[in-house]
Amino acid sequence: MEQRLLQVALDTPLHTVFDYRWQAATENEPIPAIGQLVVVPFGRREAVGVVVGHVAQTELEAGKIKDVIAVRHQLPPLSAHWLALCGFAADYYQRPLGEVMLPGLPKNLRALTTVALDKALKALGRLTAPKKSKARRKTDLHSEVQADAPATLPPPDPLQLGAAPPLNAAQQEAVQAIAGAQGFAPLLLYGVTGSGKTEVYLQAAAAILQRAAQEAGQSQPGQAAPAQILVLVPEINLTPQLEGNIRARFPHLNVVALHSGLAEGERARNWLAAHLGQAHIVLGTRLAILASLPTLKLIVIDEEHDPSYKQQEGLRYSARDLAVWRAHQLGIPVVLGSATPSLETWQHAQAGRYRRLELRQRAAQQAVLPSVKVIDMERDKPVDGLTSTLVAAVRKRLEQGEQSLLFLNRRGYAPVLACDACGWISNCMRCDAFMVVHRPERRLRCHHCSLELQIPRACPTCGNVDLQPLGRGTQRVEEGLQAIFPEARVLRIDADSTRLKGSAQSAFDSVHRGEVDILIGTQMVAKGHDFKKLTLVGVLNPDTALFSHDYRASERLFAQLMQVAGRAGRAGLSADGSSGEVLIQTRYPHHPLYQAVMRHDYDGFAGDLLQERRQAYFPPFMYQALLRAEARELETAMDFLKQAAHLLEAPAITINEPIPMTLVRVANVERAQLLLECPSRPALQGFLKQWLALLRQVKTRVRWSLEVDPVDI
DNA sequence: AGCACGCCGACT
DNA sequence: GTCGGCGTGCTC
Repeated sequence: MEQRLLQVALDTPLHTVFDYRWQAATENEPIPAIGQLVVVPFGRREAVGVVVGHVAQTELEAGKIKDVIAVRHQLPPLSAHWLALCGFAADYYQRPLGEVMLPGLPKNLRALTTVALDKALKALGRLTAPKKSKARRKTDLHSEVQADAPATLPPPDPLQLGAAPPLNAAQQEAVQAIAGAQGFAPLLLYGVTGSGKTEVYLQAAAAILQRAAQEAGQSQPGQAAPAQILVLVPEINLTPQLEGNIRARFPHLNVVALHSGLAEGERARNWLAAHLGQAHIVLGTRLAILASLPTLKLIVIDEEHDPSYKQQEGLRYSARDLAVWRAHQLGIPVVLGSATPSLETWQHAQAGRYRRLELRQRAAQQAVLPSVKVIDMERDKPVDGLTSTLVAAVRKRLEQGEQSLLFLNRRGYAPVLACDACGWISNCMRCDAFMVVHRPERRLRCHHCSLELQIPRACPTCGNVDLQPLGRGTQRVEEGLQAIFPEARVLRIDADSTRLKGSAQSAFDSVHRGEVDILIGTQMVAKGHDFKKLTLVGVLNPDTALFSHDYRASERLFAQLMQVAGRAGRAGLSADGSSGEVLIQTRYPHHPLYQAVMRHDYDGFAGDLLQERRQAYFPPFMYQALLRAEARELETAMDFLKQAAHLLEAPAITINEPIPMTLVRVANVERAQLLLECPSRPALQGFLKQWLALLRQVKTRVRWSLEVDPVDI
């Protein structure tokens, strides 16, 4: 009998797959399929891997090859499409295949024992039946509908999706474009905040599910979803609200969430519900783009411009880019929704590669776009960070019983503590950064290395007891607001106030219930939330981003301001008959960025930025890769990068000079980077592959990593 | 990355 | 006398 070997992908940094022998226990036992999970011996331990190939021979000496220990037969193999997706991501981001495939699987599936997996599978047999109707449990949804429906007509609503709210003309057109798309269709759903993009997603999803159910006829086996829809949102905080909306709209569909906040058991169950084809709708954060979805028919990326779609450690992938690849490979539509699309997406749309669907009006009756004004801080000098104009506007909302949101993208009490007497400042001992004053916690905290100290009662160098917090963060503004409006209910929402699990959700809930008058927060509050009584948004200190060295800073600031502005007046007119109001405190009231925000002019602003990018040969007109290096001494890292820069030459590739990072030292490690540029993506890919092969041979103590399509340079 | 083996300092 | 520091070497 011919010896068959399995190629297995394992979670290790080694850029190879591993060969194992397969010994059938009985004569008929087939060789594990490609995509099957197996347990294998690896070094001195055991590991779970994915079978990615069958081979007859290997160059390895026979003595080295070990036997597969076990096969996870209870789990259907991962599909060829999923393997191809992981293969693409591994190649594109220059990472080993196993490092793409395995970390994405729930821990319970990767465990060496099968206990948790079997438990999750058992639970799914019961839990996936539609919840609200006990009579329908464990029964065949489709055959039941068949029994109810007239035999001659196709069932009008086999999935019982119910009636849809009415749409305006633009929304209808968008739904039809998505649901009626043939094959691969990248669609930019470009709509101002509050224009009803979510309703478009839901109705397009419903139409696709409906059609798939009808096409499948009534022969579909019990719980299998006729089609699956993947919806991605930027942040975990946004999943509960959307999940609630989807469940309420489609009580008979199986809707599951996939994000890192889930407990392991639930994560395993939800992942399996997707993999087994039971889940109709999967709602998740970026990691859900690597979920197994055997009948995927539509991908939605909400707020597609959001930087959270870029993973910033490990496999540094862009969930948005992988979504487009995945849709292309499956020949299905992918919807990229945003009021302020990324310049990459906008450029694709301008060039006609993506179809643009536009929603110009706010969907809610009477809701119009908020009026945006700037407050010149040179004329109206702020006290405690608040100008008199902004304070008056907040007071007016208080009197009208409406809510205000103040946005300040800086957490903590003050970004630095200083001694007036000797000039001491609260430098972090491990980083080139200040330690931030956290007053309620009575700590100094470094936001880069997590070092924490008690706030010193006296200056460590001169003993002066009068230490001054300089600048202000959300905690200090909260304090100031409470002093100005002692009777108001002020709530701060930032990463510090929501550290405990579930506390973010309860904070947002209390805003929704109207138990808060003034909300102060970081970008956490800017995204997605639909606060009905909120009619005023104040932006406290956005100017720093105007002069950043990062060429993407203005794109991000514009998106952020438009997004936070969109929180105002979503439900309708204010009590005094005015629309939502947005006030931006700035020293540069005439800056074109603010002027564009005031006009709600994304088109014009994006056009200008794209023009600049084209002239400066920046993305999206250039492709980039970044080699980062870190060592105890900056010089070591720089030397490594210089060596790397001379390993391989290619005419099309620009290899820039290595440069120290803006923040050189973090956690006692010094960092530098080397930027590679090329106008052709395939040429860059080809170069990287060869270059990294050489780079891996270099013997070095330097820790290094490569990022393809970097966003923070 | 794990997880070993391998040689040199402060402790039950 | 051992526990343990992290250098370096290997994983089908």
